[in-house]
Amino acid sequence: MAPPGCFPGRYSPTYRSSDPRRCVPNPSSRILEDASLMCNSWSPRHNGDIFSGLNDGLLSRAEALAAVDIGKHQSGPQPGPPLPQLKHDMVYHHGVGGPPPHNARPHQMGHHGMEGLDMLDPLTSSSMTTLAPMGEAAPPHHQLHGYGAMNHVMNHHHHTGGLGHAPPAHLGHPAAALHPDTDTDPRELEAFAERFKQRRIKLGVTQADVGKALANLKLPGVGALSQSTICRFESLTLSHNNMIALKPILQAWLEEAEAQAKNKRRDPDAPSVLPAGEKKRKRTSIAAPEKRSLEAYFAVQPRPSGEKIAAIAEKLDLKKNVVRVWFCNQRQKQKRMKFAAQH
DNA sequence: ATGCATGAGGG
DNA sequence: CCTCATGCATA
Repeated sequence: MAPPGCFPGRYSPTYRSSDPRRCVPNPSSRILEDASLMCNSWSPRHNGDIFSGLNDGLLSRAEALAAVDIGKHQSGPQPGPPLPQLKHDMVYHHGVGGPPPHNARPHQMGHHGMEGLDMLDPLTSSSMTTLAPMGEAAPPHHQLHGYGAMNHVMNHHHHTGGLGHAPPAHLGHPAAALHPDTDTDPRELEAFAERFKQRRIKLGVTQADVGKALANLKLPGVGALSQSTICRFESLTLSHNNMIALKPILQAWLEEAEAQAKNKRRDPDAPSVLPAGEKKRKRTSIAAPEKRSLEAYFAVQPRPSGEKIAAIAEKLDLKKNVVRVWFCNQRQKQKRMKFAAQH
């Protein structure tokens, strides 16, 4: 059972469903107040604002001042909401102009001679019967992707730009023509992601299906993945390293799936046993005004100290941890791919 | 498709 | 506490 590569259990039901977190931070009163003070009466949906551009800068400064201010007293000017709800998602311009961090992928999966396709062989479609979207016999539990462990290992390559960076740490296989440069090339990844999605759809498989099916590809250390991850892979909203690590796996699945599709090897079977209801994790929803403030702070100080975070949290009426996590997630976004990479 | 969250691993 | 890979919940 335990997939060979099963790693240290990575699941611990630590949900606090009764957490105060579930409540949406204070709604309006305060916010309106702030907005008024800021003399900004923008309209969320009506953002054809010509002001956004310059206000943006002002806002940042205002917030910067406020940030300093909160250390003393908390009665300073508040978040001005000039910025349109821009997709702050990846508007960053990662200065990756030069040295693409070609980190090695984990040896565990490095054996994927995939492109060389020297692995899809004997039992192509015999042993694995659930690559295609079909009823799941019985999902063990929650998926354990004993895959993360290795990612961490590989991530410590320090993809700092421009230093006399080390050589492509891929294992030198006898005749295995591994092409680190090709594998790590953002262009290639982008192209693959596109192809992958296209073909996946052609197979009539959903992102979630792919995620689950991955577990059926008994690749060492490779478990199931969520719809989220598959989606992010397709949309390139993963870190460069993550993309590189996942590519071989998804490619393996794709080839397998297509092979099986050819053989029409499927059985009309059982309805999946939907897992019993578990604890529901609640998501905090940070209101737009607060979010704008956070973004403004982030613009001037992406990595506020613990105290700073606490201050910001108090000012915005959010829990410190929520703010901390928000900053963490924000930093992660900046590191994601998409068009961010050198282009 | 994405926002907020968890947890491993490293300081 | 951070970074990263990932996931649940949700818009």
